Amino acid sequence: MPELPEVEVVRAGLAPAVTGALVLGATVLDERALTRHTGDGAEFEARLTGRVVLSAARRGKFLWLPLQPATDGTAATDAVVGHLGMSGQMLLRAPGAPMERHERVRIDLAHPVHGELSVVFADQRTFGSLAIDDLIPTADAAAGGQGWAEASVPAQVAHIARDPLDPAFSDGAFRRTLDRKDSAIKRVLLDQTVVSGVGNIYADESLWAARIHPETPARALSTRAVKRLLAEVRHVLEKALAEGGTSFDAQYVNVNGQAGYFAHSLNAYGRTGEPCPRCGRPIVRVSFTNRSSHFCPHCQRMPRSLPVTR
DNA sequence: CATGCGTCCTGTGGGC
DNA sequence: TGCCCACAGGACGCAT
Repeated sequence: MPELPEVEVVRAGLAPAVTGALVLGATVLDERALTRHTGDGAEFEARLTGRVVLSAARRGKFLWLPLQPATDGTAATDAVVGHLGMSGQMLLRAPGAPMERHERVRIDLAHPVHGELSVVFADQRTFGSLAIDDLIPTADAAAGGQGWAEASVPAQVAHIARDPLDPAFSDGAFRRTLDRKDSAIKRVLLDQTVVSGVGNIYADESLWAARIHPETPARALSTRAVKRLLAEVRHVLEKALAEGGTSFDAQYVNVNGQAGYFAHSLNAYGRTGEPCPRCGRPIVRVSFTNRSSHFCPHCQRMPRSLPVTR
């Protein structure tokens, strides 16, 4: 589901509620929610109880809650990692609140200022999951991600590239990677080891804005086109974030269960047959890589010839 | 090594 | 009305 803007909305909502809070207990209702965790539900609950949450962090579509080390004075060494998958939600609830539909895990917290509250992980399709994972140093020694100034990331997030809104994202490295890719640019945008946070909606929206055909081989893009694309990716992600993310239904909501407004701003995604806002010709939908791509065949043309070398 | 496909789930909406 | 298929915002493992 959720792509960077939706996940960032969740992170920003969690941060003030969980930072500094003590874990009173955890309840795993469905162990399928722990597919990223090495132990079982009871082990997860026991290992989390009594710990203090230091922050709410994010890189791309991954979230994590760094935990205070048992012996203080040192850097954090582990965290609760979460991925929302296609349908995951993180909801803030009052203590003892009734069980949510599709509730998988509940974490009960005591915050020094806000008092007791619960973080509920609900997930219809169970593609999302939580885990307790070790923090390891970042390869570039920069901060781990949004909301986490220490130079560490959960081990299972280490292979995820920085996202385009991360100050440590390297535009030059991104451009050089594209030069080596024969794959369609859309596929590369969805490859979280190249650039993280972009999913099917924002890939289509960014390519529409940059006037690039989704099946253009990545290496066929000029340096100028790559710069334009990166600028549009950032613009789309920031605008969506400012509007609270994209919600087509009640599935994609913030920690208080509220929907975002960006669906009204979509130019290509989900607008099959509707007029392109730029040229008026119909948006088409094609299927490749087992996913839908929406674009304007008039505004987004394939390059006539591919550069032999750049 | 890089690339592309199938698979893990539940639910909804449209067509017949 | 009811049934069945297609499709849904993701990521990973495995085959080629």
